[in-house]
Amino acid sequence: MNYWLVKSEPDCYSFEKLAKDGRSMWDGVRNFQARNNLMKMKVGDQAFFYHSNIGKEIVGICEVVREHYPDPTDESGKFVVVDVAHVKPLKNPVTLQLIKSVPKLQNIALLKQSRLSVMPITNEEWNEILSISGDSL
DNA sequence: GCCAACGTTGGC
DNA sequence: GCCAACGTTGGC
Repeated sequence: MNYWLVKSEPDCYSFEKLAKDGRSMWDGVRNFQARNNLMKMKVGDQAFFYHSNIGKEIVGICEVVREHYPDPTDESGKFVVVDVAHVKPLKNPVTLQLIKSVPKLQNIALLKQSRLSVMPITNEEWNEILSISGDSL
């Protein structure tokens, strides 16, 4: 199983909305690197849900429930979506500011490639963030 | 609202 | 295939 981090502006689609909806199609990705990551996602992979711009924090966990298929909102036919389901909110959201201050998280893609919206997370980073948030493994 | 970072486009 | 111009993202 692999771990990921997906970003959304809460104004556009928030984790609270996902909690309410139960599951959602992750559409609108228009970046090749992000698309390539979407295409690597497998059913059962888990992802942190990060709120960009507003909040700037990891707020919860979601899970891949359907692997990539063509994005119906993309007319060029180049991009894909996956379906994700709500898993649970983090006990305490982990802010960008906090991530920047943690030595073990200095190489996280979120800091290295701030504009990428779908990125892989290592096991170590996943566990570290869970631990910081106060969630048990 | 500004600006840095960076991906994409298009002319050559 | 290079590179300048342009557009977008996202932190501040």
